[in-house]
Amino acid sequence: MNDKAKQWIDRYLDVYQLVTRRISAEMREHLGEDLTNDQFQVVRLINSMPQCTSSQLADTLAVGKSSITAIVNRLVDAGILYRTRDEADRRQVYLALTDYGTSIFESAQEQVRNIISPYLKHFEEKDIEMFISMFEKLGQLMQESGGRKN
Amino acid sequence: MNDKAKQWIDRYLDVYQLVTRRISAEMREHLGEDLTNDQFQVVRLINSMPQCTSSQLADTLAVGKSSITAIVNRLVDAGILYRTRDEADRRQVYLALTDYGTSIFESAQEQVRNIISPYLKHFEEKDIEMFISMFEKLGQLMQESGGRKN
DNA sequence: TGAAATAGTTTCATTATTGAACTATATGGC
DNA sequence: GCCATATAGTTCAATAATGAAACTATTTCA
Repeated sequence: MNDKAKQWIDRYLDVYQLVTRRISAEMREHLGEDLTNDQFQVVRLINSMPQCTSSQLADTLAVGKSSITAIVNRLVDAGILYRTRDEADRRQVYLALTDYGTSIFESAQEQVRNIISPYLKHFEEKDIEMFISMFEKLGQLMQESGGRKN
Repeated sequence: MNDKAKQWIDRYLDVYQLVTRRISAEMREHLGEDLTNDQFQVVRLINSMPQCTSSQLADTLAVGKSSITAIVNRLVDAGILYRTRDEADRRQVYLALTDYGTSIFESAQEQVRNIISPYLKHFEEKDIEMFISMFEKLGQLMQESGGRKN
């Protein structure tokens, strides 16, 4: 590995850590009692995936299935999610938002948008587009090479 | 907030989550028994900050000081860090790496570079430079507006 | 000198995570 | 049709990260 690559990686680690931590902190502060950070991510995914299963979540979030069971249990207890079993293949359990969960999620989503949007003003539209596109390409590469047995 | 902003934020959240989770998963897998993800971040910071204190760490990582005490305790128990008290102002405790800690950190750092570097090959140098610069600008904006009382 | 500020720790509760063992269900080869 | 294997999900025990509030020790300053 050349020095330039090392420097890029070091700079990336620095800023990735800083940005991730700050966003997490702001979300912790503004999401309040309703949802933790991780719970928001999970609820957001379930909201966007029809017929979402635990295995899909575990795969998407790159964690073990037992971790998903734990998170989902807490969200079911809180009245935010419910499980339904597939009658054709009774091994499959689908996850979905309750009405209450939907309202919690939508207000959390609003909060998160309010946290992030002020930063957009400091950038040119074309730069934002380029930044996100590159980030998405990175994400895609990671998704392709990714995978977790469990 | 306009629709374009909402879409950017949604795309950012998607890819931010994906990339963060994948990197975490890979680090978990390759850092092995030696260091957790968060521990690597903490050790990396201490390595780069002379006379590092708990308060500085808490501020940089945007968490409470009790969280730092817990992490540092585990790392001291593992023989990776040691504390020294400032004789001039005995409230201050400086954190530093032991020799063992340094060797653990350097090999972890090597692992992390190996995890990330393959992805660099898929991008143009000038694009990488631009991407990191924008990310750094975002980080800087967040740092300025940031802050946590505790 | 005494009150307020600062640095850090302790304690307790909660959440996220792993890994291994487990249950229930489905599938496919013979 | 039946058994071995695969798949989906859960349970359980252990560990780590975190916040909040109460606490100790030290310093500063009016």
